[in-house]
Amino acid sequence: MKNYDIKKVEKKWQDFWYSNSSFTAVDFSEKTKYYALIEFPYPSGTGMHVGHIKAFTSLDVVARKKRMEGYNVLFPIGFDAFGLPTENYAIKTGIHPREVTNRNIKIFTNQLKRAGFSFDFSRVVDTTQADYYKWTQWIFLKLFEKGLAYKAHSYVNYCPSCQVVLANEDSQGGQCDRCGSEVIQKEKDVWFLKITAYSESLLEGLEHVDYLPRIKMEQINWIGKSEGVEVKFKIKENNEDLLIFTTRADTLFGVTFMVIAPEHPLIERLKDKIENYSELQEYRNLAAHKTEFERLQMNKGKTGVRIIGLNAINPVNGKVIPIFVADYVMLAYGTGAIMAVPAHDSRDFSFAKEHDCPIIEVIKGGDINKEAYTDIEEGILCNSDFLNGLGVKEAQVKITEYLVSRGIGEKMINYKMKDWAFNRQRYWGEPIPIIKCPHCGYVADNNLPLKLPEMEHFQPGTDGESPLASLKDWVRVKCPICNQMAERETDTMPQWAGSSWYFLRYCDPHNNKELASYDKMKYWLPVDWYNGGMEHVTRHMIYSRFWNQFLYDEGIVPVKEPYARRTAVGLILGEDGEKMSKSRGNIVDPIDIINEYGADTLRTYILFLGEYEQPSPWSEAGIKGCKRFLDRIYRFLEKVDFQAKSYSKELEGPINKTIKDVGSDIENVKFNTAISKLMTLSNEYAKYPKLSKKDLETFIALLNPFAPHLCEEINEQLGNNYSMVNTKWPNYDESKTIDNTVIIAVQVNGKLRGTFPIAKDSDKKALEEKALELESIKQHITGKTIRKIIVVPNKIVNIVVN
RNA sequence: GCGGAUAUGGCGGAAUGGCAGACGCGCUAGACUUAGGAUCUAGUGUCUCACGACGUAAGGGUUCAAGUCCCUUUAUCCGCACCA
Repeated sequence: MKNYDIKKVEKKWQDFWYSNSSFTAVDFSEKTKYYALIEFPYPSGTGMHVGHIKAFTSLDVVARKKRMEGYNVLFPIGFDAFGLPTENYAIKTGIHPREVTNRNIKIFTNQLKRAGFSFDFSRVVDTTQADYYKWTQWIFLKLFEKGLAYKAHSYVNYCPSCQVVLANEDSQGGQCDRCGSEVIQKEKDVWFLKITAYSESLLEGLEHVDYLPRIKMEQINWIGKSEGVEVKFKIKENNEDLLIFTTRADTLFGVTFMVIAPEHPLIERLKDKIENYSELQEYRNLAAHKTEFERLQMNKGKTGVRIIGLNAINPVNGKVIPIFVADYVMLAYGTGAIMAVPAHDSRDFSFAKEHDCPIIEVIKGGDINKEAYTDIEEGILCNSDFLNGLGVKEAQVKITEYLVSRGIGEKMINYKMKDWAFNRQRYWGEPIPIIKCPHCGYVADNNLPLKLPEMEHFQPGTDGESPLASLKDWVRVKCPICNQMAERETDTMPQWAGSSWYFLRYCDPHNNKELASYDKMKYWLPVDWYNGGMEHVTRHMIYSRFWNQFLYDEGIVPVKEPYARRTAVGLILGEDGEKMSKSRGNIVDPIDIINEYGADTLRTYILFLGEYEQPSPWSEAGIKGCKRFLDRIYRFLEKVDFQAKSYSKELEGPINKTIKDVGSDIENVKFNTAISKLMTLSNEYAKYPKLSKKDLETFIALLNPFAPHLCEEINEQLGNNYSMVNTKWPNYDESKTIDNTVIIAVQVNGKLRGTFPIAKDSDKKALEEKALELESIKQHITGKTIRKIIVVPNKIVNIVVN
């Protein structure tokens, strides 16, 4: 039996492709462009994992198919190589991060090639190379210049263990993303990027792109737009305004107390008037140091302390109400202060219960003795003066008009998304090119790239200082404006920086005059299909959309939205159905699989194993099925009749159908069914003792995106001296995808009782007559009255009897 | 708590409202073999000797016809999480 040496064959074709630059994208080609993008990997020391293979293979299939369809395909690869693991490894081993990164990139490059990915390796970018991060710094300075990068004294999430300031996104649930320890709030000077200036634009842009609905939803939630009213309450004791934000102005008559955040500046400002200031201080301290555990405990009840000596006045009815400090109100959202309506807000309700505040019902419909009534669809206003009898929506309109016309309220839109904390106290990142001058303030250092200085030890300084702070000679620098002694910013950028614009660099990766030429970007952008993990669909995507939109506004980039289409890969679980992890010991190393079964089998299996976007468990047994399938295709070579020029007659229908289905399945991210249809067709082929050369050529054309090495090999053995890379994707004849004979199902009262074959498009009458003649049908209708017969041409006849 | 998804054989999973279980794995029997973790052939949802009946998380509904549409419930997963 004929078989082939997988290792030899795969090596042979990889050498062929990569030495002939088979996948090089051509700038400004006459062909229609197609830009397929995968999230570039972080080159970790452990090499690729199966998740990479799945994400990369799927778009490799798309890229290979598009090339066969005549597109000029850009399918680039690069490395997002700044980052903590490399730095930590450097600290531990003393090996320079540069060296570690170079080594890991080499490993990755090798592995990528062993999987046979059709990346354009002439366009590789590495975010840690000065000729790349020069432009990352340049974009930062652009933002700085436009006032979109600013330094502010602020409360930040700080991990005492890593001694690093964390972005909100890195400290979700109050835990450090890296080490899991408790994050505390710390006052610090922090660089921010003003992404909030783009909140609306980032939301609006989602209307013009084709992302998975789930992805859009998550981005919308992340931005978290809510429309409401900012209302001025007066503080009784000194007549100053206390601003609150509410989306429920209709409940204004139900306000029984106010709550401000523990960090609210009011407390410091009016501390002379506050009688229990020390008690408040104590509470504020406690709040700042709450652990995650305590937080969860306190979620049941709401803690807080009343400010004695200060009261507020409700602007609509003049009532005097107490003010509390409580940590269920966040300084960062809205105004950091709320009006509390316990009858109609569940948090205010539980706080009121805890602290014996009155609860006044202003919307009828619920039972406020039991719980807050928050329905906004059905309730009717009561106890609310001129709002009585109105529905919630109407009341909102009316009260808003009232507040605005009297100057005590203003329509306001709030967003959950906050400005992006942009500095890290780490070595292995892009230095922030800013000089702090005692006379001129923060000044841009336009002498780019500002290279990472050499150093030997990479430990962060104490108290959240960057390792770079210890390089006194590097830090001390003359101010570019006044020429006096000044100091460099010693923090570096977060890892999100380099990945926020890499897709632009791919258009023109060797340009040393601009981040990329406008014309080349104009040719390639937008990315036609971007694919990657679900874990990056908020942070990375929103950050990079922000940068792109900013650069678009600056006239540097030609498109407003960088990604026309975005899909996400489902996780591959271990054989035990659990997430792959070292501790579970259920990790599958893709290189082991390539060694044992070959890259083609791995590629085919990884797309066959389940619905693309769903998580699916790995199965060692399953992979053998794909190996068998590919082996069988190779053995078809033995049956080829080189005399026969066209398709074997019997196979015309199945072949045309398969061409149609495989093509549309790939476009629709249904790789598993695309492969199953190829398997079905191969089962058809297996029935016949001879195949024409064309039969097999068409088959390998369809299979080529999935198993390119095997298909090149078969193609060569068929005597063809061209590469599959440039083969045409087969066309199909629509008329031949439809069978001339169809099988009609016959039901009696909706239950299947028989079938019969008949010529396609036979008329209803013929179907009906034929159905009634069937023996199996007669059994079920004799002695009964036929009430109705439903006939669906080419499909079904349903006879209704009783 | 809010938002989103998912639920189909022993397993992974297919099914524009029209023959549920494609395709693959596994399993059973047979063929070829010194051998089989190779290959080929046939079979494989459940109950029943069979005719047949029952089957897509549970319950209801719409329809000639429901895995698919509508309502209720349950379970699992993901995201956000005191967002005013």
